[in-house]
Amino acid sequence: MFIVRETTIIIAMSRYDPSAFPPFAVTVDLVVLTVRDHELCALLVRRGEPPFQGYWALPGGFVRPDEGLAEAASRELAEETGLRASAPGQSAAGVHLEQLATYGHPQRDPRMRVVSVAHLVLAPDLPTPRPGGDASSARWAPVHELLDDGPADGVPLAFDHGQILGAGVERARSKIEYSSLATAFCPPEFTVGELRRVYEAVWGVVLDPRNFHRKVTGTPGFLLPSGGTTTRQGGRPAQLFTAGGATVLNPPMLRPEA
Amino acid sequence: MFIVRETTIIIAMSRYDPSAFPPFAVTVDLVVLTVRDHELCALLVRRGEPPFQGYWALPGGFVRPDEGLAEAASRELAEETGLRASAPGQSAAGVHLEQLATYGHPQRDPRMRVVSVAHLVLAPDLPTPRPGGDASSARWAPVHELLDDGPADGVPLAFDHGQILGAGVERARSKIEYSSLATAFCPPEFTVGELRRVYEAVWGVVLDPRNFHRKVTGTPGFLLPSGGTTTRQGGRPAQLFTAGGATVLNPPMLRPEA
DNA sequence: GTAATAGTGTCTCTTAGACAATATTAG
DNA sequence: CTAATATTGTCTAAGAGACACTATTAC
Repeated sequence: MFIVRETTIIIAMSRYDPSAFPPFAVTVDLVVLTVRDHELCALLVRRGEPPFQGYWALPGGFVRPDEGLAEAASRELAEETGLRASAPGQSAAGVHLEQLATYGHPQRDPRMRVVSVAHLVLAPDLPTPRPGGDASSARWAPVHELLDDGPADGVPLAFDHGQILGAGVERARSKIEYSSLATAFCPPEFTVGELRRVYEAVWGVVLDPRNFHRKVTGTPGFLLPSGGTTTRQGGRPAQLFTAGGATVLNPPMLRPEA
Repeated sequence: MFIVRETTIIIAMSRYDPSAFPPFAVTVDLVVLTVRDHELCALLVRRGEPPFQGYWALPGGFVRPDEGLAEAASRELAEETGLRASAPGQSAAGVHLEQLATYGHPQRDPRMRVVSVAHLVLAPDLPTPRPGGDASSARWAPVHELLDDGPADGVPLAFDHGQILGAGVERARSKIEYSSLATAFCPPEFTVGELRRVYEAVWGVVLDPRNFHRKVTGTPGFLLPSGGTTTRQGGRPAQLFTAGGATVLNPPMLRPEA
């Protein structure tokens, strides 16, 4: 798939004549987060071409002339992972996608002026990603190796993707405080303990199981009992829940200080 | 100032070759909010040319090839209002500017593909704006006339600016809950009562003066006593404060439900 | 039995919300 | 004096944090 047209345009800076405008490329970059083995992980792809050839980067790509920003993000997500995300707000056991922020420093791409609209995706634990598109490989990387300690392998992410990842992680960490978004990291049916382990992994803390249970089951609309039980975590059978309709939690979950 | 070049480019959709890309225009739009006469107001400019000629719109303009997004927003703000905003996080009696969200629906501008990076500006009460640039006039409009009741004059804002304004107002309303950002609406020195009236105007509620006083003076780093007093609000002289260094409030100010 | 996880209950302390009372100015 | 705003204090109820205890499974 390679469409090529040739055209001549006038480049100008009149402020209100968009038929004459400076040329920008617009891309979407994806911060795709999940929880695996009690760790918050981000999806990375390895770049197959310069610049930053061989570096790990966030998945992403160019916005097409006829598609919206969320649409482009959703398409790139499907191309890279096979995930299907419905754009705004869905979290009920599905994939959550929201716009994060836009990065447009003039020199962020050494080749030309690229403005990238970063998106945040929260997904349940997935099989190891299939490499898609022109990324030579893909992996889930624990975010603490990419942020807190600096890059563990000594190589930072390509472009300003380290900064973008940091913003995405911080958004996820703060948003699960006052929304039911943590359920987006869970399978369709999950236990209170599994949800607690999501909070523990995202925040990097240990929570009291009894207070957590009291809190989440006492917040109206957060959890809906599905009727079933499971022992997949061992121990006494636990009730299964699905995500309730509530989106905002009031009062919020409190993130411990230390 | 009118730079015109002519060039020939290849438009293609190869995902990783930005020397071949679809053409986008990138703009910044500004949601400039202030509090006047106990009301939350937004800065609007009247469009002098089609499309939406004669409609009210948010101030904004094209991003120049050599400037960043916040830089462009800051420049447009200065051009439209004479305000000087230091980009991220400043709130101490100055103008606060932060990125809001990016709007890129393919048909949001009837002329061509325009991606707009909206920014939010919070400013103290200002004199009536001087019309700047090519806007034929400018005004402060109470946001409740533009949002809650629908456009009071029967004419919606140009483009998708009504939606952008709504997002900016909601951001401001939620952000003063858990940050000290409400001080950005105040002059350099202000009283507890003046700060309370900011909260009341932004949230559209009435707050108990005694509980509010206890809350804000008891939150470390929110307010710094400046030593002086004033009677400009009438009644007993009130202590003057400046914004403290704290940016996040924990626990937050609670917005009343009803 | 032990080990593991799930779930309930109890106590204390902080804090929001309601509201009484006093303080200090302008007029 | 009255009217207005500022400021301090008091009571109550909701909720978070600490933690004892019981329940139900796998082994």
